[in-house]
Amino acid sequence: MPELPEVETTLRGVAPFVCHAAVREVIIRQARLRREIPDSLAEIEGRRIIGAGRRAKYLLFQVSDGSTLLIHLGMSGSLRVTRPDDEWRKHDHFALSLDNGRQLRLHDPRRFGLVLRLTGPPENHPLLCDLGPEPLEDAFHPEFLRAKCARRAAAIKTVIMDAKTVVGVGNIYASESLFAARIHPLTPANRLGPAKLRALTEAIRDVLTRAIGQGGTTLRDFVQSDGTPGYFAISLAVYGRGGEPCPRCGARIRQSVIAQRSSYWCPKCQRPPANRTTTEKTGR
DNA sequence: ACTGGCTCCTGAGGGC
DNA sequence: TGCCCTCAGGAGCCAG
Repeated sequence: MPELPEVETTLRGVAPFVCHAAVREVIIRQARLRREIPDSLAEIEGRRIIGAGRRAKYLLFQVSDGSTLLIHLGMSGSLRVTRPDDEWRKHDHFALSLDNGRQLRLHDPRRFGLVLRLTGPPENHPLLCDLGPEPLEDAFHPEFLRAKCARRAAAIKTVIMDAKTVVGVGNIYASESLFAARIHPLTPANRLGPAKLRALTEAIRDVLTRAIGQGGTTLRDFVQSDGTPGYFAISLAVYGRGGEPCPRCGARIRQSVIAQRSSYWCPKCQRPPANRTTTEKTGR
């Protein structure tokens, strides 16, 4: 499931093949993703891709007509660069044929992905205009996180996964970051002191930086754009490891569901907040 | 202003 | 072997 490092890895993988190429054909094989792929996408045929970037988990391809092609990978999406005559796989829903003999294909079994064409400035689009800072940029710092947490009683895990707080922290790296910072995921955000918030800020940066460096986590659905898997999964300290020993202290890692998402933490390194009962259970 | 719950979808994996 | 059931999860949306 693509998180920020996977999206960044995808961007780096596909950018060299699509930048400066002209779009020969827009191919929509299954338009029904999270939203319908708009017909207006055909308008980029004949235009050139002049840049590729990312905001949060949204991939943004600048088109020479001034519009922007937005692609979100959702839960299970991946982009690959192929040849036009390569066999179509099941769930290859969308593709751009380029004038350099390549094809950019979106594969998305669960169809939580998104393909849109933005005609205005991307940063003004409703999907993007309320987003928090990028976790690896200077705008994300301990004081900023403190301000965001000050009036929020929700569990810190929920707060850091909220894109209005900071973008790109998905379920996996939320658990990993909280483990690194020794914070229990259910701690109310407004009960964290400056030292903990500093540790958390650093942990989020560190975990994401390491993940990007290692090419993104491979779980079921992610494949790097050249077809080779990423390797970060072996570095996950707690995620998916319910019942296994904590790599730091050896205690059994716990698992529970927080805000509909499975969460993993060490009961010894990450002390639960007082006056809160959790429905934790020992994972498999 | 917050908060938590629901929803979209398919494939993997467990149980029998 | 094969069927059925449950679960996983990003993030927009909505109700309380």
